[in-house]
Amino acid sequence: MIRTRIAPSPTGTDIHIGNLYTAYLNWTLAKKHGGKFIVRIEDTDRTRRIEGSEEKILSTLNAFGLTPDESVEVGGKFGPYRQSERLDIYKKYSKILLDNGSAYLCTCSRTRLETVREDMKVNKQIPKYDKYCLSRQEAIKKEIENGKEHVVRLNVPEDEDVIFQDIIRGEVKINTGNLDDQVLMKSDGYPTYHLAVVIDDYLMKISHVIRAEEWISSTPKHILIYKAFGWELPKFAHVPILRNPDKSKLSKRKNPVWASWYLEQGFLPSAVLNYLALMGWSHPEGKEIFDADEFAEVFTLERIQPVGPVFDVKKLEWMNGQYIMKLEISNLKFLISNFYKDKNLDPNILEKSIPLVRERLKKLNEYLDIAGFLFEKPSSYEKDFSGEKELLKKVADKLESLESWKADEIGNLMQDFATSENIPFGKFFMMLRVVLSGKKITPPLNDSMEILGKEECIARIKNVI
RNA sequence: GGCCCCGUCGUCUAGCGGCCUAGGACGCCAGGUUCUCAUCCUGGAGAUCACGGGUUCAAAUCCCGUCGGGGUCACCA
Repeated sequence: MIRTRIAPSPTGTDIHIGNLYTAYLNWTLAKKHGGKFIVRIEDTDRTRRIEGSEEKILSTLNAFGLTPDESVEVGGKFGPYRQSERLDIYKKYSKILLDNGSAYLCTCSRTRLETVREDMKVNKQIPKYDKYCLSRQEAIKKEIENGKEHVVRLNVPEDEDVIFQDIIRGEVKINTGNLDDQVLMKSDGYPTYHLAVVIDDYLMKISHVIRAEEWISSTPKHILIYKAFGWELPKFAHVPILRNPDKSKLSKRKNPVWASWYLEQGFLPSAVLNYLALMGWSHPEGKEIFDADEFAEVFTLERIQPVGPVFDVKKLEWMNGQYIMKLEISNLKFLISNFYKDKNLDPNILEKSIPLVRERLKKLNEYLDIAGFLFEKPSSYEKDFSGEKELLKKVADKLESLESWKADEIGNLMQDFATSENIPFGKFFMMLRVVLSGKKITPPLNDSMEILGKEECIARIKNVI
């Protein structure tokens, strides 16, 4: 049984797009093999916790369709799925580590830790804890009985190679000499990430740990913990970190990173996911547009490349445009009216406008810019036609005479008119376009005029003469 | 700085020793269709496969080194 998971921590305003990426991979692998996808909230850092973050992360995940099989919301038999509710479990397991000598108590003050590290840096050594407390465990127990604050540390062996197989990168080897005696239990009684992931991944029977590359260097610590418990290792796959254009780790300073931002811009969830699938991975047949079902069919972790792909919003926009073009009219209408729900767009006009805007939209938020003139009169004009008033009067009269208000008929009438007035089509229609819409760039004029209606068109012309 | 990961057009990538005078996509440029824009079609520029050594009849593909980029070194995840 394949069981995958993502473990977001509620310390940001929303789920990070990079986490959405790993979520999609985890979700897809589980789906591909009929397994389970779990969302576990890693809220062990009480100081960085942000109110409402957990709810937002969960709702965004749902908005993208990456619904978990087990989570704080839907439950499951391996719960609780919030680490802050599993404190007893961590306490119990850290005791085991303490008892078998894999971990030890430490009462060093933060200032001492700092000075120790500073000294080591000065001596060009790797800054890490000096195991001072390891040799005085009995004394420490007394200190603790008297109420002294303490932590539990992992007793990392001095010089030992930790080797693990990464599905994407192959064998990775790190010597324990580079590892610090990681704190496992904090003085506030909460576990650190390193202890909690191992215990939870084990207890929740996670088969594949698929997470970002930034975790690769702490994986040996986790392996040491697995070994200390005598537990079997899950499979590891460290996926690429999404990058800013300058190649650094994708960050909010340089890029929009909250997943819901993309939704707010009018990107479609399916398009975003499709784009994400192409980060470090490519379809065996070279296809670029494919949905989640197809992705699940052909996806393999082995095909992921260990590179750091730059997140390119331009290509995402192109892809989003492709998805919008393929949408049914009714679907696109629904999406747009939902996107602009506070504007209460006239559903009739909206529906008629869809065929005109469908191949012009890259994002939903461009709709009003393109078709807004269909709903309200122009408030300004991108062109001056103070010298064309006589001409416009004739245009209004012509239109007045038209009985069948259809795009084709309107087009023919206007072409004939322009011809009889000896005005090049380009010039004439540009003038009419701006008069009616205020803009130089619009969807096809005749169709727009049909939607606007005879009265409205004439009124708009008269408005400028 | 130590350790770890990585290095093919600006970007996403194909490529797993000969099919590569390196293919596709986005973007860019030019042309065509068109009353604007967009779509669509055609063409183009763009990568001495980071560099230097090997191995081999043959290397983008294997090995080593150099350089470059990234990640990580917390009682944060």
